[in-house]
Amino acid sequence: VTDGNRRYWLMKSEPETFSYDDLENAPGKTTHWNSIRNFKARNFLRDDIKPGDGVLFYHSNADPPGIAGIAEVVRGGYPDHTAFDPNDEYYDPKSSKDNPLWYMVDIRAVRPLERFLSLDELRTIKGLEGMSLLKKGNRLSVQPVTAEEWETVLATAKQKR
DNA sequence: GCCAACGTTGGC
DNA sequence: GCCAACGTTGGC
Repeated sequence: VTDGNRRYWLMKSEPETFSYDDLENAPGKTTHWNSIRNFKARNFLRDDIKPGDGVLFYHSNADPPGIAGIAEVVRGGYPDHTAFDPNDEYYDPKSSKDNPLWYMVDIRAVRPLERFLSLDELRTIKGLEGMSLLKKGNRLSVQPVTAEEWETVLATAKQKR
């Protein structure tokens, strides 16, 4: 998908819970991006993330943290059903099928980066100075990435360190 | 395991 | 609607 409206995102996952390899090995290389319980992230999921958008798959709480691979959005925002299930860890009684509070998207693995880009290295890359991931105190698990940042990340992964 | 950052909750 | 308390994130 190469239409001009394509957007780019960075999504964080703890690899112990769900790594980029897990996405590659999932049925159809696809998974729900579920259980996000933060309003800013929710708004991105519900309103802005569309099929065809590019995703940088980031390993957080990892050793080392960094970007492992590329994924693609295959389904835009729809209600997060884990919020409806009283037995689910992320159950939220404020969310109902009639009036869903939380949303999720589906993403599919595209390919691993040629090489893993650690957070340490990302901080040194020219052109990524403004990346929200690198800003102090940033905790958003879904963040927009500019087209320039996307291209820079992909190009850097192709270069030897 | 620590703790800074910051989002959310709830009393007032 | 303020803001203190609390909980979570996530790098280190």
